[in-house]
Amino acid sequence: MARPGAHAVNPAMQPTSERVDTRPGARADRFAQVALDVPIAPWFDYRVPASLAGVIGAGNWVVVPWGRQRRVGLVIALAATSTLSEDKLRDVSALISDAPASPPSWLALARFAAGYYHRHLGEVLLPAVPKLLRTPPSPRARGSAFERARHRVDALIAPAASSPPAPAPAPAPPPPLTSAQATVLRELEAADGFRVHLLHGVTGSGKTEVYLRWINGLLAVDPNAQVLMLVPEIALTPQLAQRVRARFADEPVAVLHSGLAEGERAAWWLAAAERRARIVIGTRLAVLTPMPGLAGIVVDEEHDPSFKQQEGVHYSARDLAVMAGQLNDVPVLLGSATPSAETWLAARRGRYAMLSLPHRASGVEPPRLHLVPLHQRAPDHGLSEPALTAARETLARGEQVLVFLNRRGFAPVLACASCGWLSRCEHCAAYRVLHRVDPLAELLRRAARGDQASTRRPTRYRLICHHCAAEQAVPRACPECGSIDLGPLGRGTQRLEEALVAAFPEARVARLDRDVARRRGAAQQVLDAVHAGEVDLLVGTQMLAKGHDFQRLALVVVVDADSGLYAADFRAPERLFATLTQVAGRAGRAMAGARVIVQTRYPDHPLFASLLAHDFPGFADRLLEERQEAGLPPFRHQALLRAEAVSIEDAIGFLAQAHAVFPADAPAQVQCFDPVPMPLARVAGKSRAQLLVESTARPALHRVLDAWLEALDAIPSRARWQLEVDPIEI
DNA sequence: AGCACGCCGACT
DNA sequence: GTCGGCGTGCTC
Repeated sequence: MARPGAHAVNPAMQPTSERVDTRPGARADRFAQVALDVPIAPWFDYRVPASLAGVIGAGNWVVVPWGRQRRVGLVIALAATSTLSEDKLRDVSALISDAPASPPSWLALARFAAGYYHRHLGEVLLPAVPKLLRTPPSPRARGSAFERARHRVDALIAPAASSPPAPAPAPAPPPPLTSAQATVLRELEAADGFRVHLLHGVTGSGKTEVYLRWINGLLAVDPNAQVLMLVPEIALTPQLAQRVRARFADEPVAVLHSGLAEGERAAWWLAAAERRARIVIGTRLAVLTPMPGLAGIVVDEEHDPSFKQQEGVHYSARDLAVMAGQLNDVPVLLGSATPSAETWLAARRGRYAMLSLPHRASGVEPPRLHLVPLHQRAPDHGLSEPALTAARETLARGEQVLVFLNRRGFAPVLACASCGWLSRCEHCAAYRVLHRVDPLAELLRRAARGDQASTRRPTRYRLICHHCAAEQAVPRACPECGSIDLGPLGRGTQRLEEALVAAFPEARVARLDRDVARRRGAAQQVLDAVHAGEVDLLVGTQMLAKGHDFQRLALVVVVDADSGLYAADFRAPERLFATLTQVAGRAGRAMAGARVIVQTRYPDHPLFASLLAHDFPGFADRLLEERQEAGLPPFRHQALLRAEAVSIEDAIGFLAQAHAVFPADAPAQVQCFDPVPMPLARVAGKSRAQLLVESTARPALHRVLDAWLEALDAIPSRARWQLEVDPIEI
């Protein structure tokens, strides 16, 4: 979002409150324009019944009839006229009078998002409201949902009211700031009003401490102030919330993410909307929380792709956070060790203030990085000779080793050695992944299916599709040629774990990936064991790369760094650099002499030179040069029209028609490309294709998209389709 | 998007 | 004889 607000807002998004009825006696509030979470129109007109005349207004929550059901919507404007004939109009059922007021800047943000992502306002607004609060009250419900949520807030923020006051642990005094942190904080505090700061700080440089000090200042200056902190993942909220609560003992800290129970989510949402919580920590959905006192926003790990919503309206919470800062005229702090290309460019051009923390706060030297060239054959455990030696030395010293492999399962594919058959998924353009199955889990699964007749030993392996979740038993013989010479190809974390147990019989080995974490509390169990020193060798995926502070971890081995080097997606190197930096940052947080070994078949790739030199600026500047030469984001802006249908012909066919109706008067800077199958062309039985639109200027792009969308709506097709602005994967 | 109505296959 | 598959149509 290069220049938020600079593009033309979809005219259809503007309510028509200014339309004046010239008939004598027409009331200006005869009709209410109500936004609903329905993709067919920006709003729906309802008659305002006499009982609500003069009471109802823009920003109010209402219950309206919808077909044969009732729905909750938001009044976006009142009007004297409606374009609809009288017989189609129905009355507003009720005003939800105890809902919190809608802050104007919140409505403005939603309106901006609706225009920017070319969706209807209700589709942006309503999904951001907890389900409990947007469910029409049942006729015989006692009290309203808001009332119940309000009671829940009381209980959450005053838990000690009934029990004897626990002796409050004296809040730990904040650690002293390093001089670099102090400098950054001074600059931050000099900002007044809207300003975006990039805090580029190496892992372990104490970015969180800067956030906390800054927030402390914002809250101290104004008793009504609220701050929003966004983190990329649900898993990162508990530790941050704990740290924030320890620092701000008197402040209720609201937590908002999709993993919360509905009641709790509704309560924290309301606490934020009613200013009872002044600190709100959340994942991307939290950016659309009404906060009437918003005084500052922190986006931690701003480069993280998780900030991009991937269903419903595909918004970027980081970009919306910047826009929220502008609309509220408050500062925004984007923190990262490896900022996104978009943010880095803005900082390089001076549009964002660049703040940096180039050294670890502890003063401990960052871990030394080593590249190990990989050759064709590798043992099952995937570790090269130098990595094995380093692991042995580390374990002998009683220190911990992390082995990182971003691929779960036992092996990415099962193959027939005699005919070359591969375990393809019948519903997707992908291979089914060989997984080791926990025998107990398998028994339970069978029991749940009522499959008691089976007396066979539980299967030890299954083939699972990572895209559609389809599962099957491992065939005894090749389905093609009947050969029994079937074997795993490649390796995932399960195979790695097994092989490492064999290679290091004395070491206590643990694994952490999404399969392990599926069991409630299991991830925390593993992490606790690591912290308690009960694990020597930890194997895992991405999950291990973020945020964890392993005190005794002295060696990180990246088994295979190559996937991002020559991938089709132009963002792959950027993501690889971020992941490697993050996982490397887990090593030696509390000790000197830590090492990181990165195994690669392409040791001469320039990405590694920057990585080894801990030179993110060098990497990012070169990345920007390449993007500029290639005409890619952030120098050009993209939108992607995606279509999905049972047959690829239908999907491509729709896009071909879309291409044909692309506005003929589009300026030359806006280019429409030909439809192509998506990189993963088939998922769950649906074929997918896409069509790229690119522009050097955002306003022109958005104008063209608005005109184009009207034409798209008129195309008859069996394909489902969707426009995505600023796609992060093409 | 939901959620209805509406006509054709395998089961209590 | 029903339950249920998802194909069209509608919602101010």
